[in-house]
Amino acid sequence: MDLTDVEAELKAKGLLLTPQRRAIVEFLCSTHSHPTAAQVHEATGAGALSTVYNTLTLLQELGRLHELPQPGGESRFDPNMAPHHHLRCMDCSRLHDVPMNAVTLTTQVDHRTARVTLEGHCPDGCASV
Amino acid sequence: MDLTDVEAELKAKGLLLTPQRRAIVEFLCSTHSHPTAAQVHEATGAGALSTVYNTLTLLQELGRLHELPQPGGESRFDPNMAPHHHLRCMDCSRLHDVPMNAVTLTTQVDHRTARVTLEGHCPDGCASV
DNA sequence: ATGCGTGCAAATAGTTTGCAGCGAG
DNA sequence: CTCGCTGCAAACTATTTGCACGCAT
Repeated sequence: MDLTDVEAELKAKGLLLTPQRRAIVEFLCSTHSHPTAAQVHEATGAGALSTVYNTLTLLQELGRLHELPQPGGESRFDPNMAPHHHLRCMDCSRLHDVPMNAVTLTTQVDHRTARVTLEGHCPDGCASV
Repeated sequence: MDLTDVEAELKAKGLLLTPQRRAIVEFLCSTHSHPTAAQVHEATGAGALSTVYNTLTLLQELGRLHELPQPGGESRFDPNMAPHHHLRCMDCSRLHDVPMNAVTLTTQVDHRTARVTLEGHCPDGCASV
């Protein structure tokens, strides 16, 4: 995710880089976590929550962001577009990136599978239960 | 999931096998799918939706059922308590069982991982898009 | 009579949508 | 002026909770 790229693409499509959108993109550039919409909203102070949703949806359409809908809770958003898997902590619900080569699938199943979510526990033992 | 077992355990705990509970357990015994609460409700006609939720929660407490919360939608319920993974179809959202040995994890990650969800497509090509 | 269970209705959480008004080109 | 964008509020979906009544023991 690169602010200059996003700005250029928006301009090319006749769209605006408003202060709200700028703040959201800058925040996403600056974090390696997988924030929820509410966390983006709080971190940026970017106006209304619905504006945050609008912007996150827009960034997905631009292919700058993946939405990661979470079981039983808020979606999380991942600005890392490189192919990778995720580990979701069953204690604290946070996501961790998992490299592609950490998971091997049998050939009967792998060609139909795009992404994998592991359900387990934080590598660090997860303080925030 | 076995109706006789459930009945015995309920009795032993001073709980009742009401008609609603019986219908829900029988339906779950008879299916290999991973129904949502609404599907259980519709299939059994078992009174109120909240009763279905109550019963499904009870069956989880008895260790007869796994809840499988789904990204962005309704939870699905799995009466198959044998350890296995799942493949979720990104087109139709249905779940398929995946044998444990279809997935291999590196040692850095496997000891913290209980279950795995693959995101891909139905084996049969998935008619119901 | 005791108390579990049902089922209605209301509350809740996360997200989406409709719409009036503002502001940039 | 035109059109995109914001932000409020209302709608919506899935789920949970409170409570009064009913039935089994």
